[in-house]
Amino acid sequence: MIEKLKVLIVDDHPMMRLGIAAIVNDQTDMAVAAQAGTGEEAVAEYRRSKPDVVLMDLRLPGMSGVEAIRAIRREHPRARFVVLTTYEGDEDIHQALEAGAQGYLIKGMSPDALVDALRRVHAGSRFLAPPVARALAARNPNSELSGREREVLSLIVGGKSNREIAAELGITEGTVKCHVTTLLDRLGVSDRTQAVVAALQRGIVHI
Amino acid sequence: MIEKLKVLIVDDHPMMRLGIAAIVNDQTDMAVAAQAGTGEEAVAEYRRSKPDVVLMDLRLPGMSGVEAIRAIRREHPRARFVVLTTYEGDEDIHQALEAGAQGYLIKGMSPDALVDALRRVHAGSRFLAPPVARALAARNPNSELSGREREVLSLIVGGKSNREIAAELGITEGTVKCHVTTLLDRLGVSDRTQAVVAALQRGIVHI
DNA sequence: GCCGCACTCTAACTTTGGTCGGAGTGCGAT
DNA sequence: ATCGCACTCCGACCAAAGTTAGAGTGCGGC
Repeated sequence: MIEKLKVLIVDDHPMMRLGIAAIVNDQTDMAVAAQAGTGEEAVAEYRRSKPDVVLMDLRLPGMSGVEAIRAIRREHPRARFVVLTTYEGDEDIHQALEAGAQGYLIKGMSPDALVDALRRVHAGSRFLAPPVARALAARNPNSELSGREREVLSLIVGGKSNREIAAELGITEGTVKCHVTTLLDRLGVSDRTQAVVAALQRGIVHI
Repeated sequence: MIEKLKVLIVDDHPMMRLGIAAIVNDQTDMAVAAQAGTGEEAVAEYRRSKPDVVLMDLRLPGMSGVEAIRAIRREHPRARFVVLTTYEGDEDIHQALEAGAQGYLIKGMSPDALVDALRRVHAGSRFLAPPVARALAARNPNSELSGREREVLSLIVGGKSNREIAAELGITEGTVKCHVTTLLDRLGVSDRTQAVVAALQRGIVHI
């Protein structure tokens, strides 16, 4: 018997883990090494079970999936990750690939696509689901927000006025307005209400 | 052998359906009668398989889960539904119960809670997951939006200005402002940016 | 019939949001 | 060392958003 590809499943939904585990264990060439419901558990289970590929959800209680990928990679630079999530905002995708994911799938794809991605990523190639590749290609790199702009944006999503944002950041309201103007420009929208929707859709901030 | 409780699973994620099916078929007293990935399929499969309980996701491509519940209930008034979804906004919950669901669960609960809910709902009682019951209890009934206010709110979420909303609805900008003011009041927020976030969190509008 | 409610409108008002142009600092890369 | 960029500030300005206080219509329920 050849050595099976060992998979670590990270997802906070027990039922989803069950479905994924059924698919993986159904393959002759792979097996579930362990499961985790949080990022912290994922780090611990990686250490313990040393899987060949990690199947990672992004939205987890506590530590996010991206943070978990970074944490595991710090310890194990050769770790391989396939992201499996419902979110397909270009920022989510960009963050995950930046953190070190080699594959990115959308929940709702066929089981075949899942096992295909696991095999390819284990073999060393990248695998992006077609809608994911499209979202990434459509992304405009010079529309990237600076750190301060991100900060202001997330306060806007939090419902703060420019004055409140200024107080919170310890800068003047004029400067906040300045950041808001450039941030609107970069997002390609014309007011803060549209900025909120764009930020949520693209995965720049989460609620 | 006693007759098994027949379950129709409606969810657009094949992997989630697999996990749920594994749980249901693992019980001695229930079995999966059929599966569906859209609301339309759900209606057709209900007719064909006449299940005892329908396990229904809310967010489906095309017809929504709530619409599917309504459609099935029109034909089969005694049909029973357990909603299984990731969304726990009070408006989502209210809509589903209004449409005729007897149970409401959050994805991420334990398999035990799922089968428990299926049995209870089949037996004729209601079953709401604890966070769901809380969200529903916290709901303020006199904060319900009128039809027009909903319409204005969803245009706000669409990023329209008051002037654009006025043009789209064929009313004056002054009237739009009037609706906005009462709508902000009912949502308990102080500007349209917060209204967008509140509307999305509560499930009043979807993006 | 009367009441309440959703919906519409007016008009003047205050506050907030967003633009424009200009300007200074400090950091990191070429 | 020079350039670009992120970040900060100023002030004046215009446009939008939101408030307040009215008032009229029409529908459905008690």
